[in-house]
Amino acid sequence: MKLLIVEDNLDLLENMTTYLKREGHICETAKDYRQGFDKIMSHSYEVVLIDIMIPHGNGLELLRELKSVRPQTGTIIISAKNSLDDKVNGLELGADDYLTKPFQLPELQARIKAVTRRNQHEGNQTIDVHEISIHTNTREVEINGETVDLTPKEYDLLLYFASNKNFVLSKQTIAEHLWGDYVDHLDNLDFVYQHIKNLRKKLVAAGAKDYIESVYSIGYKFKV
Amino acid sequence: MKLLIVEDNLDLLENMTTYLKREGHICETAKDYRQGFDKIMSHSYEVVLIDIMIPHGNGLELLRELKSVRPQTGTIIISAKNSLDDKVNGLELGADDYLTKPFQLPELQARIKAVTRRNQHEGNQTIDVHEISIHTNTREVEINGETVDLTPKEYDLLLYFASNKNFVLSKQTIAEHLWGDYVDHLDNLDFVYQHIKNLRKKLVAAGAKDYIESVYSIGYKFKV
DNA sequence: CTCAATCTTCAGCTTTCCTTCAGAAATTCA
DNA sequence: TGAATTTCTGAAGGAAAGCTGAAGATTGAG
Repeated sequence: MKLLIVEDNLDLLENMTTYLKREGHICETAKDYRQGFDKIMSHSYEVVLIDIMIPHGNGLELLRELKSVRPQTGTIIISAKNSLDDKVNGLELGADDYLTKPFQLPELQARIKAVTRRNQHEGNQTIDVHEISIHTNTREVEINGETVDLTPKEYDLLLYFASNKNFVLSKQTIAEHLWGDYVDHLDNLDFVYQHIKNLRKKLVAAGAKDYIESVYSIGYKFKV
Repeated sequence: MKLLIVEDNLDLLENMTTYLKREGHICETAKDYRQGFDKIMSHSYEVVLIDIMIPHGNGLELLRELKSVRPQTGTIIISAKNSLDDKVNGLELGADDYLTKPFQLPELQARIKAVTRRNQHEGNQTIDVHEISIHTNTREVEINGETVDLTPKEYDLLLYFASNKNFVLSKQTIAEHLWGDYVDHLDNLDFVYQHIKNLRKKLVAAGAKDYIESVYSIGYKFKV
């Protein structure tokens, strides 16, 4: 699951990301309003966690901006004080949940799950593309009923393609989605080629059509 | 047996958990409505014990939520006052049993057993996976009729696998299920490797196939 | 208290995966 | 056609995850 955490307390931020990454999420971070704003405007996340008290602005304001641009994003407000005002405001502005510091990390994980479950009417956790079935709860992929062995990056890549059928995705976008922040200060995105290649090889070897179309100088399209 | 105790009196909570752990249960705890809510939403327990008077909400409300999400969970209501109203309400809302403070710990243990016995009455109490038979009432495991000696953790692990055949279970999930709260603030899950290794060795030595499949970077799958 | 069984930690090793690099192939455009 | 750019490929090193044995810590029974 792709998350954005807007939080200025760097220790807490560090704790949250390491925990959530171990839970299998992809985490991006922002340390203040400005960074948060840039990220929500340029990327899309499944869930965004926003601390109310952040430098250069107010978390509730950021929440409002987010909801106006991407209303389907799951949102969780984090607040140090258990102020009823903030809670009311947060939920009124469309936050899906509200969490007061200090909190246990598993509690956080539970809320994230709950928020996404609420959004995508739970159940259909399998994505089917003709002969390919992706089981998102177990990260397994089947082709014509046979399971295919994919590495983590290959799986992430396939899932990303399958969730954006017939859209052209730039190499940059793909890299940002799969590697998060890490990619920002990188001039060489060659490794994407490798994973595309490996994924193609494995899918075709397992009997699937090669749905990954290269679009010269633009990127790739998962054409179904 | 995996339990959740929702209780704000910390002394009592401490007493209950130490006693019940010694009786062989895995105990998780919640100190108020909010923590309890998060736990029942994100994990599943065999029995949940709920004090009616808890901070941030009402125990009966929590019971209602629990029953709506996981109706098969065993539930025991704990109340300080022997109020008939609460009792009636609790049982009407689907609680399986009702206990008034103060109570003796062995009594608690007896009720827990009774509740699960009632629930499991219909289901068979032995789980069979090809040559492996798990007798959940006696915690004994047989392979081709021969008893295998498993340590408690090994047994729990095997039972967890056998109850989730063909599902990929992350190391994190496994740890949370077998160790409960304890795992929250741990950065090192190495001990899981040990128990997996020991379980594998014993099962194979006893003549079973190695059903435990490693799934790189994710966890394990009990493939039957 | 002592002993034995079990659980947990630690360090080293193996396996798998990721990233980089250099060069070949393909595409675009003058 | 030929040059520039982009994509593809295989090989190699390093990084990360998994496995194992042994040693320390904990627990429970006698």
